[in-house]
Amino acid sequence: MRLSGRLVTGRKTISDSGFNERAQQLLKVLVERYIREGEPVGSRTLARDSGMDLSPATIRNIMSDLEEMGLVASPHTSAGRVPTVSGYRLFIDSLLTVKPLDSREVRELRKQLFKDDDPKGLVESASKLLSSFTLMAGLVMVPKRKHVAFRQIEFLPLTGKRVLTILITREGEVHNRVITTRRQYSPSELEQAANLLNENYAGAGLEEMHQKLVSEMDRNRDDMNRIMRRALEMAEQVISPKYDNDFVVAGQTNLMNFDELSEMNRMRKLFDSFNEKHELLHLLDESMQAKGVQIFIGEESGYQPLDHCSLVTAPYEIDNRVAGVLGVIGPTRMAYDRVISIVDVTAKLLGAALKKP
Amino acid sequence: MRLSGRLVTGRKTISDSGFNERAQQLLKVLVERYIREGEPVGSRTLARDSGMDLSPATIRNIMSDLEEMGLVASPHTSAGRVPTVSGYRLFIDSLLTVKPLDSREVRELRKQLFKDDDPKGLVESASKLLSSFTLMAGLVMVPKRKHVAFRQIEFLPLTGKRVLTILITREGEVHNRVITTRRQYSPSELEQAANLLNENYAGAGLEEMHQKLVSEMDRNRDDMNRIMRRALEMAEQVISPKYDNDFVVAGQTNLMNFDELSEMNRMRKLFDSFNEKHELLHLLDESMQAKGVQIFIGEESGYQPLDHCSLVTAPYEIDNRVAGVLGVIGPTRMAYDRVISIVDVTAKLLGAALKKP
DNA sequence: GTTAGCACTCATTCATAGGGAGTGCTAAGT
DNA sequence: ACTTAGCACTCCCTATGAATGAGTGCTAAC
Repeated sequence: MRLSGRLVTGRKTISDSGFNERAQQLLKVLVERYIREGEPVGSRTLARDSGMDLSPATIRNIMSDLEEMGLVASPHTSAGRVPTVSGYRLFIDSLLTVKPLDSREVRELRKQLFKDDDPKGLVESASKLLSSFTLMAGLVMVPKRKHVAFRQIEFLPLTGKRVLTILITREGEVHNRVITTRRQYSPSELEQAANLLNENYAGAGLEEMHQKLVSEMDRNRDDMNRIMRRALEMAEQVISPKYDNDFVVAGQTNLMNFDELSEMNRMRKLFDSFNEKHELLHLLDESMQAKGVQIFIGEESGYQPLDHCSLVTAPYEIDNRVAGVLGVIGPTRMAYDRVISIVDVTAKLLGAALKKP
Repeated sequence: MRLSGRLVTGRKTISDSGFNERAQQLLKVLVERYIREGEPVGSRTLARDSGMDLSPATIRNIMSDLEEMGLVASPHTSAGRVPTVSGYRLFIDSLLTVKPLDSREVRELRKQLFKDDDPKGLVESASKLLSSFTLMAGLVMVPKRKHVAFRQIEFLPLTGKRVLTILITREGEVHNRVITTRRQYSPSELEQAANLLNENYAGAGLEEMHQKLVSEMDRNRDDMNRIMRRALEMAEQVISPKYDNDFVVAGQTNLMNFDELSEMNRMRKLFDSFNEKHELLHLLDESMQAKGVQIFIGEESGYQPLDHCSLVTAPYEIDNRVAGVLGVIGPTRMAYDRVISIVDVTAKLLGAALKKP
């Protein structure tokens, strides 16, 4: 039981005392019921529900143990118990039986997803699907291209000293940006510069290009080189991780339906975090390392706006290489058994769909 | 008084009865006070505030008149009065004295806005500025290009039958899209097609190109023509009003601070409408026709999610041609005198900034 | 036309009481 | 050594009602 080391919250530890088969089973029933009903569950209810032929009094004793272990807590003296974060953790790690998505739904997911061809659209529909299947917020990180290979660059003169720079990657992504040059260049000068880059660097990685160009400039610091370098810098900026590290959210407003999040202030922080993206990206990045579905429960994420939420993620792969991660955000009290399957399946489908062409 | 015709809500009309100078002045004071304090204002307060040397009793009589005219209402029997939509309307149309933005703030706005060069960035900062200056939600419609003039097109082969199409407009906008062709084309075929388009249609409008291409196809229905046409269709789709008709929102979450919108359901509808965009775009489009600042109060917009909000908009011009519209959304109870200036000034600054290069 | 006075209406606040759910503890039963 | 029944107790929740205060409409006098 790999968790035993971690759960030394109260006096008792798990190995220490009464955390036997029975207690586990009761915790399981409790969490399941709480997730279903949303209300603290008391000993009487638990006695009835568990089908274990124990009296409420006995249950109470066990609950007391669980509470001491920090797995459950009661909102106030005379309420039932609710799972704590550790309780959820244990439940998910060792008690939960994941409910495989029924095949009708898988078909539906696939159908919806494979409608779209272009990557941008795919990411968006995946996000929407996650949200509509879970009734929570869906998020999908845009696929990362490990090595951005240069294919072609174009410089088009605009008015004055402004030059439209278009960079095309081997993968067929187009990035463009207007740069302002030091002096005005003629169309033929620009064309020449583009040709130079296109001929010398086709297929190279962007960093590689940058390196070469810098050393080239040391030898030969003419205007042409300077504009090429500038262009490349811009291109790098456009493509750089900072930009390509992005995610798409759908169904944020679904979250407004959950009353555990009903406090405006909490909600606001949550929504702001969707817009800032920064911290959330960090979290997503982290879960991209994981093998399969990963779950952050409540404060586990260490990111305050998510305090009362859980984040369920799964990385998705293109050609057996992790390309990104997707997931859903919802209240800690969510139907994990179902959500996990949905996230899992969607990740696989998205990977396949992105690979397809 | 151009409004008199419209205001036949209760029994009395404005021309009909007691809507004299004094009543107007009182309405003005009432609305101002209500906007400041947010609570129904009673006769005693009004008597004190107005500086008009009238007893509360007299005020009550006048209030009674105003109520009959549908300009004010009381939430319940023993509360003060609050302005109705018509009340706000009258206030804004003929009572309000717009407070010009103090020059320090104008400078600040200009400074923030002119930092950015590229149109996309400009639109975004304008939106953020609107939101941060008003503490409400700011929105900016992206500039419309009336005539999209063709400059250049490129076809780049991807894997299989997919072709990356890049279309560049005279204005330096880049639109790209992956199209799937009926059969696989060789790079030289694609180049040929691009050259054909580039040579024959440089500077033409997109619709014009489309026309010509169609008639051309009637004479000469070869593969090449078909792919060119397909490409053009895609390009049109990318550029078409539907796409270019878009807006950017900032500071949505500011709205969560207003308790008149605190009801989750209302909030949710409002946020959803930001995501759907469709209806809001319609409204914005409408106000693009207007000459200057335009205001929709509460249900006036005829769009339910905005029922308890006001929308203050102003079109912005590039080179004396209306290019788009921007504005803010907030609770009906907002400081119109200030907001109007902010919207007005921002529109002018954005227009100038977009023109600059 | 204006004002004072008065009865009246509501929202809001507060204290109070009763009911219900559920607990912890203790002592008895197995 | 568990398990259970019983009981006192705690705490939330929902009336209920009274007191308060703000503000109104109406009437009659100025």
